[in-house]
Amino acid sequence: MPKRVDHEAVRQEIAEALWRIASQRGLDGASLREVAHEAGISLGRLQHYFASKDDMLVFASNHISELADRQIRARLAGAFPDRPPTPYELLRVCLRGMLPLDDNTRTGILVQIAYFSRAVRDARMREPARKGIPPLLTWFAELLRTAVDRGEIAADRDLGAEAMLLLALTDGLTTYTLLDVHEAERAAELVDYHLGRLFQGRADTH
Amino acid sequence: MPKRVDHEAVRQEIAEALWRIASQRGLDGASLREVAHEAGISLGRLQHYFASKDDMLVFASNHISELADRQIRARLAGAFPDRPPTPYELLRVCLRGMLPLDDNTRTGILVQIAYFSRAVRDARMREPARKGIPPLLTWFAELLRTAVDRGEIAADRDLGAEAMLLLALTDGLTTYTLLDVHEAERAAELVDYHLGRLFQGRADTH
DNA sequence: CACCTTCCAAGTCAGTTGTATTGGAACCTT
DNA sequence: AAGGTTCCAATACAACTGACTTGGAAGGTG
Repeated sequence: MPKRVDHEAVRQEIAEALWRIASQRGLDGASLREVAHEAGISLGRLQHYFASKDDMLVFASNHISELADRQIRARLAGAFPDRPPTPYELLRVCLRGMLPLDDNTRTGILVQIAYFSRAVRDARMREPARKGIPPLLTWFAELLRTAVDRGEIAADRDLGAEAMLLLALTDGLTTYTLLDVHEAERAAELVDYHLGRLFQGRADTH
Repeated sequence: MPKRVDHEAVRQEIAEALWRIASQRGLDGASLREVAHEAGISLGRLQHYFASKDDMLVFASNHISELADRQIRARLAGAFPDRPPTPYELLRVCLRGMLPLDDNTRTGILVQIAYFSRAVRDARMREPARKGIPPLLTWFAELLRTAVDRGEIAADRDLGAEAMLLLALTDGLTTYTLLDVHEAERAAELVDYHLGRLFQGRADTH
């Protein structure tokens, strides 16, 4: 077999070129030629690695989800080098990681929004979200359960509801941050405010 | 002067045709020809009323904002025919009106998302949101202030923060509703849960 | 009635799009 | 070294886009 090329590596580079363009012009504004040019390759090469534009979009979606996931995990691992983190700390770092506080995350969110605006109209593109969110919610709820056991959260809270509220709240604040209604730092403050209310036993910990 | 045609009426009809298409195919998927066909007119007629596609998009954006605003006000007025509503009731009806609980509202939200996904990349399209949200937040905060005075909300709450949280929360829940993570009714329940927590003095009122 | 402005349908145009085709270079295997 | 497969650049193509031009119908006004 001739000419060995790392398919996956090329596809990832193309996906990242798409990423850069989609964050500025949206998914519809990203033509194959433009993505190829941004990736520094010819249209022919790009087409050799993706049979259709849809193929490229789907692959890039998965690739970007993986990157975001890896980034959050790295952040979580790096934030607590020695001391094991409390549920409060874990949640706070995780939620902050979803806010557009730095340029990298901000760009990633813009791409997610480009996919989101297509997913609300296309059931096929909704699948990744539909499958990925429940585990996250379960993890949130488990953290909250631990916090209740530690006496940091009132026992009468509905943890499944609180988990969903945390997620929705953070996303909503991101929305209004990107619309320039308030600064990203303000969104972070509001998440802290909400978390402080939830963790009444340690409301003094910011 | 010859041939009087109600310009505004024609423009509104075109805007509503755009609305129908954009909710299914997005703003980029709505070509002038398709909008004209949906409106039951020729491309030439459409172009007579809008100098450019951008013109049409901007007009439709304003028109749709007005419609949504009017619908919320009508709902508020109709929900309490005789008895003057409490702050809790007002907030609840208003927030419920922002959730995709019926097909009409759902379609409207899909159009808003189409505009939103463009606004996050185009500062010019951010202006309407940037200007429109603060008054809404102020109104929310005023309602909350009244509720505090009535002893329905704890005095140590940050009302500005709570107002923003309510808005962000509702938007975030709408997001996950449209992604099929949960049902619209579940989103409504979660809003009620949050409101019930906020209005501790009357947590029994659903 | 004659006139003139508004209105609008049809067609044209240059540009861009995703996809398909072609031809040959690169390179591993036998 | 021969052969066959992978790789990829160039080109072509049909479809569609937004914008523009043209010609004439509609219908008040003088």
